[in-house]
Amino acid sequence: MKYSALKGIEDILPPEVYIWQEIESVAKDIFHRYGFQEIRLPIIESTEIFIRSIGETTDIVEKEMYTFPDKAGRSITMRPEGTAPAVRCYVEHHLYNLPSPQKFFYSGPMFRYERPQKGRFRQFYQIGAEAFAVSQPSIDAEIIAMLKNLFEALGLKEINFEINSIGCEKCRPDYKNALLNFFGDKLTDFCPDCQRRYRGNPLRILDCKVDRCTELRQGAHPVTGYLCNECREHFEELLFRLNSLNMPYSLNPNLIRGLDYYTKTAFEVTSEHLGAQKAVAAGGRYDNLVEEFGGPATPAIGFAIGMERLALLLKEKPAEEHPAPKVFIAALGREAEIESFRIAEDLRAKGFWIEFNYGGASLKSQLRKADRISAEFAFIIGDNELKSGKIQWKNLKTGQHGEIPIPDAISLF
RNA sequence: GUGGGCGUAGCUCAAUGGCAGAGCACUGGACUGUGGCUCCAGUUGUUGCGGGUUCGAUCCCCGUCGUCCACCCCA
Repeated sequence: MKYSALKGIEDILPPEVYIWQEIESVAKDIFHRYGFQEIRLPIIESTEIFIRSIGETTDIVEKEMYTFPDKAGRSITMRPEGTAPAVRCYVEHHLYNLPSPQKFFYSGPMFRYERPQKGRFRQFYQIGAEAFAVSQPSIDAEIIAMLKNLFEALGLKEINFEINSIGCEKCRPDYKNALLNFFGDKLTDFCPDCQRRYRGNPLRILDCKVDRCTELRQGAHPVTGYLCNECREHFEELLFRLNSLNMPYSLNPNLIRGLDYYTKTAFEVTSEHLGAQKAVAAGGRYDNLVEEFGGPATPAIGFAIGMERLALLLKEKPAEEHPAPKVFIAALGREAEIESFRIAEDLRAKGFWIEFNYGGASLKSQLRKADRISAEFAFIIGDNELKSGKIQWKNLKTGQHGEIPIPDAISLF
């Protein structure tokens, strides 16, 4: 094979693409009910935007970004995620001057240079939503409820909502220190990765999967024990609101977000049917990012859904639900073919998917093709029909057939 | 970046250190102008690529590329 798509980058074809279309249309519908409006964001941004927001020492920035110089020597990066561009957009267009809150959603490809595996690609698609300028936990609960309703509308079952709070710039340092003290004297017993995490991001030790590390961290206090008053009240109110909606969720004190900008609320939607990459959606609050991007101090919260992972979880739609032609027009002879083209154009103008035969094939093979492409009706036109002005029709699902004047054909549908 | 599994027809997969196969699909016919079911016939290959061992390699070895899964990390 001469050419193939790049590693970790995939074509999305029918019938798979019908699942994607359904996800997109249902998401749009649900989001609109909650006042989220679509924004279309660029795929490339200046590199600076991602370094500043995601964090200089994160894996994404250190080794996963598609970064290149443009012709003027500016450093350009293909977006690895959507929140930073959304915040850049919010600040650039002074959207904080519009009535708050401003709620947006977007979708499109993201890019990370990683080794592909189940549910992980180098170009992957996300649907994201961001809500700006509400500090109250009621919007955290609203967003989580919106996600739940979206997944429910898609018929997704066996998913779990995991919730945590990772504190803010006031209380998180205290917690980090507590962890450093707790792990410090037994550091050499931890796995090499955890010893590295100890220096870089000690919170990550909490979700190490190595058995030995799991044992060693028994007795470590959960982050929620170290929250400052503001963060603790926020978290408690969020849980209260979720309870009042009868939202099922589980607390996961080991849920740590990988991006630097997150504060307070962190959540993930996970499934056991996804392999190791089990998060189908994840999000959290980022109360400082707008200000860091040069806007006024503005709290915000958002999430992103992994499209490939979501599509993986949704059962393939049965073939009968795929779009299919309304009619295949079989024609015998040049004059009939010309007439079949005219009829096709007429019915297409009325909104139907019509296929016809492009030339010279036996009636049998034309009908076989009509069947194979799952056309609902076959029309047959030959010399007799040209003379009489009537076509032969056959419903390929029921086997019913008959004859009808050409102008009346539409009454069959 | 690290580790492991797998690369044979369009697809799913067999096979043996000695002529590369099956099912599905596709095309035509049985059935001059009526699909699906059945039957018959036909088409399809640089066995991923490069090197090595061997009289001989699809098979064994090395490398490489691709792919899948896992680690790291993440949607």
